[in-house]
Amino acid sequence: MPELPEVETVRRTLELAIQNEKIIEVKDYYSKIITNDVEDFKKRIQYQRINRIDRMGKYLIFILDSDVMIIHLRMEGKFFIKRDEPILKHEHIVFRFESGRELRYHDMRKFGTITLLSKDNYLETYPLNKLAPEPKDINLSKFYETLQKKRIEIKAVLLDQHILSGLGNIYVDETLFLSRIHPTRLANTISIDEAKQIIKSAIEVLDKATKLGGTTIRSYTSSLGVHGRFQNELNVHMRKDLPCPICQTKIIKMKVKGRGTYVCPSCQD
DNA sequence: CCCGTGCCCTGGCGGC
DNA sequence: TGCCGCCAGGGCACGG
Repeated sequence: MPELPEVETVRRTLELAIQNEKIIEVKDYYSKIITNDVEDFKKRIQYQRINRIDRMGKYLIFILDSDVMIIHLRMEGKFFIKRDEPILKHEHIVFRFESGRELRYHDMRKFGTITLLSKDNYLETYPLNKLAPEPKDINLSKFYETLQKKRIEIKAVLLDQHILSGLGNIYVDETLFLSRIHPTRLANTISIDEAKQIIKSAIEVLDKATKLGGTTIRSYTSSLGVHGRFQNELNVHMRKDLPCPICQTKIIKMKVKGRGTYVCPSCQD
């Protein structure tokens, strides 16, 4: 479940590894990952160089010569760099470079997406045109106004990438814990001070997790040999029945908007 | 527009 | 041991 810190870690690692590589061929073993017409995708991307890799929220953005390639890893997407090795079961898209090296997109659940868009207008084109700012960039009063209009649980709002980007299930739980707010509180009951606290906590948790290379748990193990260390810093997520680091009350697990959600029933109310 | 539900997908796990 | 059914979940299509 790569969220902002994991995607940023992948971005940095990939940029170091493949900046300036020229794509000479793409092979698809499960083409539904690519949202463009596949033959058009292959033809357009051929001979373009990877000049830079950006990130917005949970999206990776490969800046090529005339196009950009926008990638969402969803639950399990990851990259490996190889050459001359047999294709593994979950390697779906292979980018072969002029150097002979290959970038392989691996995704056990096949949930990820790869989209090629023109460099000219990709920020004004779906999906990035719908994407909200990250916590570090969001305007607090606009964010608060949005909360006031929402009659749904605060956790559901924080997971909505059109309202705030970068947070997923892990970091929403951690953000709400630091903010001492229960995930089922209705968004329109959040005060301006609480909204400010949410943004502050989100920035804090994302920064710290990014510094530690993200969180490595279960399904999302590693990409390019990168192992995050933030799992050791989690306060509530994946800590059912363990003591709250603040008050020692047992962490409980519940469902919110269909997502596994971890809460300290004493600190968060 | 707002919100809830189901879908995509497959490895892992509990139950028998 | 083996099989069945269910669960995990980000984001979108769809429907009320």
